Amino acid sequence: MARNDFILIVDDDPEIRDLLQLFLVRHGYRVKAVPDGSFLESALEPPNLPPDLIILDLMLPGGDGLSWCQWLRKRSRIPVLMLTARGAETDRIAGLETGADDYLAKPFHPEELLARIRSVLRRTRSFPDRLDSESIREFRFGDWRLLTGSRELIDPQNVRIALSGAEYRLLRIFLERPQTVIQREVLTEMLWSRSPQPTDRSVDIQVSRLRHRLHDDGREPSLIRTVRGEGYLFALAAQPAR
Amino acid sequence: MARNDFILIVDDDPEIRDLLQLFLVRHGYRVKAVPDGSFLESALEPPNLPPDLIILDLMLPGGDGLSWCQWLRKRSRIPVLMLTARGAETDRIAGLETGADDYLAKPFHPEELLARIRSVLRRTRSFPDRLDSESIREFRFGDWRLLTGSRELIDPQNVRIALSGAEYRLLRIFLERPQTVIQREVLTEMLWSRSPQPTDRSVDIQVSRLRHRLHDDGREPSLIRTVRGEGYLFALAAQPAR
DNA sequence: TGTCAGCGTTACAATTCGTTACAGAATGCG
DNA sequence: CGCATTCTGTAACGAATTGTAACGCTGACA
Repeated sequence: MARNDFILIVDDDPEIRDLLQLFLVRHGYRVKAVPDGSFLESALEPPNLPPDLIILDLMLPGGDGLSWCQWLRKRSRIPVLMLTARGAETDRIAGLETGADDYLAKPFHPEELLARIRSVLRRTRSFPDRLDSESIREFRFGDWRLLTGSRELIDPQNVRIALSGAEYRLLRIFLERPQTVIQREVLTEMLWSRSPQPTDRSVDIQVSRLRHRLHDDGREPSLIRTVRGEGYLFALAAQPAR
Repeated sequence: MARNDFILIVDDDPEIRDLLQLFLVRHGYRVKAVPDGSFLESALEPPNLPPDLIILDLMLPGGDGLSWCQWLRKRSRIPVLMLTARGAETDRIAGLETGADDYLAKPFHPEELLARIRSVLRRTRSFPDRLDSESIREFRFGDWRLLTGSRELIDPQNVRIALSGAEYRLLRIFLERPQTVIQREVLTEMLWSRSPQPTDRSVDIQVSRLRHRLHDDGREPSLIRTVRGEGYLFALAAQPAR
């Protein structure tokens, strides 16, 4: 497991929810467990971070699992692992036909669930999907350009500037949300897939390092402005190009 | 079912073989059924047409199913649906870990098998470029060319450069996924069909060796960029030619 | 105006990665 | 079959990036 993959569990059975959450957290995943599908709608919208995998019980109240899977498939490529009742073959068939990536019949052995999660995530990772934002070739802001394919920054004098991994990701976040305050907690989640501790200064450091790359001065910033008590704001407009 | 997909069944039980063949032919598939894996070696070589899906019994004589699956995964992207014994959870987990695309426990309902076949093929079809990649004659990137038939690299001065097996496979992975970060774990999986140990440096070594072939400098790379903590990125666009 | 929380920066330690050398395995050739 | 060459994995050293700690500055509030 490369990073803290974020797994969303949708199951109306609180016992299953708690057991799964405990088990998966112990194996290093970030987990959110909800009793029904209504959370799914907001889960796919900014500023929420989309899950890496959704575990969806087919027998939600009102038989909703299947329709939520259909709903998901129309909007997202997030892999879905569906939980079914033992022996419910027609359910499994219907789930597979609606686009679930895998299924597992309750009751199941936790180790098998883990292997299936890994298998689905591995498959998804072998063929990274080009979401809309991934097909953006370049961002322009002021006289700067960020080439997304090669992860290179071009300064106003056409000099190539190498960015580190974290610097690139942070700049990318800003360019995708220009002229919008992004809260420090959200930046921490997006950069490091973890919630910040109260005294966490990691974001400040990375902002400082990115400012240095962009020849911006933190005391009198032109590009990256601090909103005290909230977060940071990228001041320029950014134009994506394909 | 869009086309006459060709399915290869490998099962030592003649009754299962005959039943599956009859059932799948009736649903429009082209089917070949064999009792053991020795047919697999010639199945992947010209002039034989590679199957679209392989149904592989895990309990072949001598417990061969698993090793055949491993063998396949090193050589081919052909999806594998593995048949296991009911209740054999450790078998299923092992199958998934060796790269099987799905499994089904005997005895099974034929309709479920059909749904799984469709699901696996649908998934595979989501990435048609990947399947067609075997017919690509050449990749061009910058002023370089990679000839896939002879596995030769041609540099910008038209000099032929020989690549080792691992170097070729690594470069091939990059050319099939240009301008996309490929995680270190995924590279290890794809190159060696195993999960990396925490201190595994094999990928780094092979990347370093490939950089050397491409006259790229790991400290100031032009072609293969490191994304620290994640993986590697091939920075140039790549054009396949047939 | 004074205080203090929040933030910018810098230095240093820890971690990750690039490269090289060497040994063993694999392959090719006479 | 023996030998030479190539390939690959392991270990080790050094460079670059990132995380942590600390100091000083700034802004908000009483």
